[in-house]
Amino acid sequence: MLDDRKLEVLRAIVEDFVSTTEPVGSRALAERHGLGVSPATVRNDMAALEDEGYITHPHTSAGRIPTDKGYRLFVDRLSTVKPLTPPERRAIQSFLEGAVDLDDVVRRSVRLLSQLTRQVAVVQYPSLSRSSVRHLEIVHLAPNRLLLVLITDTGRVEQRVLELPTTLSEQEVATLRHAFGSRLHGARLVDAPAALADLPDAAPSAIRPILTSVMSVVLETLVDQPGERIALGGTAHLTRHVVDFPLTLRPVLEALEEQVVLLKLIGELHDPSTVHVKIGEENNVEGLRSTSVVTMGYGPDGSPYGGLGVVGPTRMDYAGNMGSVRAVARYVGELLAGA
Amino acid sequence: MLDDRKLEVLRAIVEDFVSTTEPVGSRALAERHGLGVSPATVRNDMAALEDEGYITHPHTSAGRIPTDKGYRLFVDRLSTVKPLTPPERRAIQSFLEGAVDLDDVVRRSVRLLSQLTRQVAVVQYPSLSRSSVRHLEIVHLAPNRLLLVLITDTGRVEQRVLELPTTLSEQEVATLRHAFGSRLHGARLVDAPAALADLPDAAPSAIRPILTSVMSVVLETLVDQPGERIALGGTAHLTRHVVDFPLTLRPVLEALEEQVVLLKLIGELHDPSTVHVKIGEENNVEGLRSTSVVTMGYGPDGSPYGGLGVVGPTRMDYAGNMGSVRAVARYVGELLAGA
DNA sequence: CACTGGCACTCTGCCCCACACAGTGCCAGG
DNA sequence: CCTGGCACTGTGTGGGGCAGAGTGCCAGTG
Repeated sequence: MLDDRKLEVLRAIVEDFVSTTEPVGSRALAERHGLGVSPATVRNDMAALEDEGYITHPHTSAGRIPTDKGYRLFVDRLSTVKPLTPPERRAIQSFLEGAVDLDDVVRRSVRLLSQLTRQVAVVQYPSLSRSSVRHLEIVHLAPNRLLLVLITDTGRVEQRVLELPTTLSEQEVATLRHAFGSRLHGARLVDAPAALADLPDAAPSAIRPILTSVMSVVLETLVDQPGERIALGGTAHLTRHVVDFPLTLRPVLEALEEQVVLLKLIGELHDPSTVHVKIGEENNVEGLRSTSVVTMGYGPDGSPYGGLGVVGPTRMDYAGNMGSVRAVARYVGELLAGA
Repeated sequence: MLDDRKLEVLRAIVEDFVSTTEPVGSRALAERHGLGVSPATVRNDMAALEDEGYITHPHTSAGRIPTDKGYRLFVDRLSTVKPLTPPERRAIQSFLEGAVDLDDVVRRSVRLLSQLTRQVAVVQYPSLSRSSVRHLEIVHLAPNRLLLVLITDTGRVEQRVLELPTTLSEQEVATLRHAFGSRLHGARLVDAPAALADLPDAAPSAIRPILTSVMSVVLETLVDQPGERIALGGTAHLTRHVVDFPLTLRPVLEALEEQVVLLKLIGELHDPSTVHVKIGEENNVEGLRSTSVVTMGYGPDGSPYGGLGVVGPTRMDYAGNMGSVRAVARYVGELLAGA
């Protein structure tokens, strides 16, 4: 159905369209890429590609542009992720290594990604539930009020104030602090319930009821309120495409302002250790139907800390953006693993 | 020079232009506003206003539009801050009161402001240095590493990990915790150096050197790294004006992404307890020269917690936006004071 | 003296047209 | 199966003409 040359024609169309923003015609295509065939032949191939739904043309006498399906094929079979150049790698590394804390890492990653790709960049903070506990501090703010401060292995510090159903003495809080601390240290938050399971049994029976109730509040706070955070940057890059689609700019900005939407975008990683691409209509997010999203998880292969990626027009440099996203994800992952 | 009627003409021009986006001509103006004079008279007044630099026209046969100077006069002398309607007030109050913590208050304020004004909203987190200490916790992470957790009266929780020049024993940390805690509780962070001044003298001489060096690190961390944060929202509203100035959209978005710029914007409040307006070229921020900024501080009159405001085109509803900004600032201030 | 009606002038926006151009689809021939 | 040729079809652009909005100015009037 689609022989090699037709695929080659599709590749040429995608590449030319991405770089020029203009529908590409048969003559220009036959000339610029050394296909060794005449424009007429290219036209036949184009007609075939159009029948299959990989390309369209805006109107009769215009050149062809890829459809979402065409981009999909291009990404899956016709392009290879473009590795960064050594200077780029060095720049990334030195820029990220200058970060002083997690916030800084995230901020720098966003800036880096948006500058490398010239697209909108999105970086998720390391997910709490998938991180493990480096330190859990319990501060006794008031008789019935505790402050939990959680420090994860990725350097994230999260705090929650929680109201207790009962009042606690300083002594009891100390007991709690020790009991929780010893059991949770090094554990992942998702495993917290299991790690704490034996706690009531092990405790002196006098404080057992209190312990149980506090424990449920703590678990609820730490596990059920995931506290996901997202950083966003480079929205100014969207204005480059104002000329193309001034009307779609608004929904895109609106979607990007919704934390929930962004989480959905980045959270849906089937295999977090490779670069993912969602193209146009493939996006479940209303408002991003005219954009493509390139994402990847960062952190250990099996249980990544979080995800990051870029959002841009479907007409984007997929190979390049995939390369940048992958590189940044790897560096960030290593950086946080080493922290 | 500018008699009452000329001022009235200016007001009419501003109001009409703001609501219609179109240059306003003498006839339409004479009809719509009951000025009781003929278009010709209005034209004379317009000519005078133009001589004075309050209005211009884009080209010979177009109507007039206000200049920055015209808006300035309008804001200063011709308009009164428009109070919100009771339903609006109730909506604000109930929406803000639903907030569970400071982050939530800020997020809600941003959303509220951007929805009320249909502009970009900016809200500064309560400034650390101007807040006072509700609780300061010192956690001993490692022999030479401390975690400071600061809770302010506005509910802001801020943490810093700090590396010490020496190692400390658990006992010494406990001493520190108590010494700092008792002296700083209730004190404003700007007063922290003074509050701690007597500390070295009061301490047992054995730990005095350690104490002094730790103290300097702590002060440096808490006072010199102000940790200002800003929340931003409603950037999608900018797209409404894409038609008017597609070229200026980019610098505006770029400026809004710079924390530093936003802080400058909001920080420059001579008198934080009243609404401020910066119009067009009055903005020191490159990139926001084509916008107006309405800001106000929130919190106690003498020492506000922070500032908030909106950014929009110079052609904005000043009276309404000033009313919204003022109302939200007051509610947020009260809410945080009561927390 | 301030206001008014009238008038000439100017500039924009729009419509219409024509024309060049880019690109296609199809067909007949190699 | 590829190619050159050809007819066809939309778009984009430039020019001309025309209506409309608005101004500036001037002479006249209460």
